Amino acid sequence: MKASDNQALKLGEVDFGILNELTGYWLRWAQLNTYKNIRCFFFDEFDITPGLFGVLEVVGCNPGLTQTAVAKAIGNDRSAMVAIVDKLEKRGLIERKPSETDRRSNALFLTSAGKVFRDRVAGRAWDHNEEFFSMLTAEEHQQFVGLLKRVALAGPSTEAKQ
Amino acid sequence: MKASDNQALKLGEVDFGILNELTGYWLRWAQLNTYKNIRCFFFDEFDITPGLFGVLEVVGCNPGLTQTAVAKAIGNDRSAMVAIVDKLEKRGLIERKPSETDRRSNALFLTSAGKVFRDRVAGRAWDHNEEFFSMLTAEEHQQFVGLLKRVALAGPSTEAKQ
DNA sequence: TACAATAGTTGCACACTTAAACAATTAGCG
DNA sequence: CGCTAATTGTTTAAGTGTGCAACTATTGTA
Repeated sequence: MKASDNQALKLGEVDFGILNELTGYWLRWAQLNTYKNIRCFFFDEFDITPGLFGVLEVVGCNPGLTQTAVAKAIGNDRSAMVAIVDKLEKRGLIERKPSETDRRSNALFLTSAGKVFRDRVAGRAWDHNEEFFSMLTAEEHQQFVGLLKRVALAGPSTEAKQ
Repeated sequence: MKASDNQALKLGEVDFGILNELTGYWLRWAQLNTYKNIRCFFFDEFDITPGLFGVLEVVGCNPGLTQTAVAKAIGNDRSAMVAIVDKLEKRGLIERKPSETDRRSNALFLTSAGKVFRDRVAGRAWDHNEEFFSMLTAEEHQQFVGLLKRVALAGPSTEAKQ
């Protein structure tokens, strides 16, 4: 831990005090650094945001899901889904079909173009994932994901996801 | 709800596809889960945000730093510092003093109340950190922080910090 | 002395998040 | 059956955080 303290301190000669010892602080930096990179990757190569791709992937894997169901799955409000589905629909990647069993809800499906697009993005996303985390060995990377999953699913938010 | 259950899969039964295999996805969930908890902790016990405490800690460890220097250290725009320092100043925790060597810049210092507050928060923050990450063993926690630091400091953002 | 650069500040645009409200529709219960 | 409560998609508003362009005062430099 002291070796990494030196590493952190050399960044601008500013003392971060206890922040250096708070896991949440480093988790935030790691997420920020990673997300910035991923966002650029998605934008440059596919002109899409990670959030939009997430919806595309969930709908692709679960055809017929309602907007509210997708919102719950990815963890945001159903009102936010309106703009998201609008964007994806406007790009011809997704389709709102009136549900056959409930006239209040829309069943979501990928269009054929959406399926092609998703497959293309998914393949590159996986490659990019391996590329970006190449600062870790394969074993470390695997350890990292394992730890992240446990942190992500700990506490009261666990119920929200499963 | 029974009608929609036919088509809409229950939450636990949603297939997240390739998202489950993307490290950035799990990193985001881990950060969201952690941050939500930390934010509540800071708010409930001290009526402050993690971001404000970060500035308080950096200024406390580096008395006399200018607003721009703090902004660079914590990684956001210097225009954002105005509102942050305003809030901390309004609460009597921080002080803007005109720099003696450069009349353009403000030197930042903790007030005596600010020092007491920071010490109190810092102590509890460390305890809370250990509490929250108790889903990991001490060894795993240490591993986790080590990996996070490497991910946080990898790539072009490293240069951006110094 | 002139010109470029910097610090703090303000304002704006954009995205994201929350919450509230509303119409249409469905579910639950007497 | 009929009434009430709940749910779906949607819109709107408020709050938040971020990035960018200006503006002033001041400093550094040629």
